[in-house]
Amino acid sequence: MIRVFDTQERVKRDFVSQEHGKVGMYVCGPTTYNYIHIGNARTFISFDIIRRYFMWRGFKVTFVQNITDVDDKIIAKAKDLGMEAADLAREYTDAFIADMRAMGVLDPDIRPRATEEIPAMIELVTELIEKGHAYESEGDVYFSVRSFPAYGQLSGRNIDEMESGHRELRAEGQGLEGRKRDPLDFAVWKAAKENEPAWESPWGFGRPGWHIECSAMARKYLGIPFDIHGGGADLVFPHHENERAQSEAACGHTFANYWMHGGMLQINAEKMSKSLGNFMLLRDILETTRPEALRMLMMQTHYRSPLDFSEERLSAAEAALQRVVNTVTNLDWLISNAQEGVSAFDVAKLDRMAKEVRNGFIAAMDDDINTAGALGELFSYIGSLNAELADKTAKACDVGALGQARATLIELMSVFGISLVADKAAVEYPQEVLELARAVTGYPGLSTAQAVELLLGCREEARKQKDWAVADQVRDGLAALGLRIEDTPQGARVLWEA
RNA sequence: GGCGACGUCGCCAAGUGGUAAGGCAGAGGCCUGCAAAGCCUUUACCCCCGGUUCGAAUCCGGGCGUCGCCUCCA
Repeated sequence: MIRVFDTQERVKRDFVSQEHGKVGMYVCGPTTYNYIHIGNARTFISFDIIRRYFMWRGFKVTFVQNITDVDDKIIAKAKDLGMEAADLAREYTDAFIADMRAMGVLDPDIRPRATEEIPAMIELVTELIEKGHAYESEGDVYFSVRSFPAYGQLSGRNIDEMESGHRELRAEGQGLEGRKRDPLDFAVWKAAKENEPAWESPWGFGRPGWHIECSAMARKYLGIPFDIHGGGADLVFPHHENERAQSEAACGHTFANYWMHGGMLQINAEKMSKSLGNFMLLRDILETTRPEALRMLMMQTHYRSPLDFSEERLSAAEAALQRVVNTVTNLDWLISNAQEGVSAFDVAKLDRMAKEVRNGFIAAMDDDINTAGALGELFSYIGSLNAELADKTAKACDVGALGQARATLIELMSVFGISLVADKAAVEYPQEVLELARAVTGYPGLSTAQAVELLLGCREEARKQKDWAVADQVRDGLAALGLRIEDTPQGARVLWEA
């Protein structure tokens, strides 16, 4: 049984899906006015893993993520750059999708864009007005917060205390309050200003408020109630509170059964913000970092906890990832060099270990997607696996047992969205190995792979002759190209340096 | 001011009643021509003070400290 922390109840609850064997998830997507930063990425990666876990546990998941492609910030930035808001939004939407794919985040099943869902929003606003939960005022439409008694439940806020806070704001001369009947009310539809994207509506030309967008898209594509509504913790208030209020006021029953929120990411113990100058874009980090390493970093902290990002942690995660990769590589090697005979390894023990790691992994993940705990199980397994496989020079082994170990690692890591079998088939080495091969052996080789073979053969011969100068020339030459040599009982091989 | 979270080995981090997973880094050893990879060994008064309990990192109270949200924010 999967348990999940529900923001609204503030407690872990057993997950019971609306429809047996199926999960409907809605995770708020980005407002596309810039490239996404690493904090955005954390949230999307967290929910990618949550989604993958549900899938792995046998649920048919319908994952919906919107694109907010009409918004004040988009309009303002487009104005600054002298371009059309729609063009700007499209550019950054494309970039967002590319970034997500680069991170190995699965595409949503449905990715609605706010600008293409205006009719559903108008319909919802109309319903709210009809039911007395919203009112039109000078072309704007506002949601009447006081008409929804449960307002504040999700974020744990008291309406009356909030109101006093708003009075202070009003004293400072904040605008717009004049059109609202109550300062708590928020816009669900905004009257168009000059040169802004606008759609025709019963209240004149205008555009939807941010909160209503998600309400309408979630309802349209998942129906309500649906299972899980997710997003970053900073969306709890006001975005999700408002979304819930609108949706439940309109339909009269629960909107989302579970609310899940991901913790915020900080950089060097500081909130990421443009003013602090520590704004890190995902695509900049991916220039120098493997996406798998970034995921490993994310996995090491529970999704609800704050996560402090730093170069140190990134390189630690990179090293941890490499340990997993090395283990699989070693297994590959053993398997491909296996010979007939009585296995040198304790097959029953290997089998038991594989079952144990699987159980431990599930127990941790079932407990509110405890990736850090699950990862601990995985590394414990790797440790005992390596210990079992160590110092066995015998070539005879049970390919089935080793294959099971390999498959287990690959399968469990794939739940984290980390693929360990990427480009194994097509091994490509840098062109420079041809030069190196010519320098050392006199022949460049017909391909980079052949050049590497030549170099390893030459090195082997040199080692027999105890000609360390040549042996080291090969090793250091390859190292300079980002390749490293590993000696094993079965011979040498070349691997890409991490 | 209001709401909330957190404080576990040098760094990161799981563990929420039975005496401390795991990763990174460090040290020593094995293996090794040197490396690499791997293995073994090794480092915790769980922020402080009280309380409940046979027993608490884990529950309760107080204190100290860090952080987030309360305005657009993933």
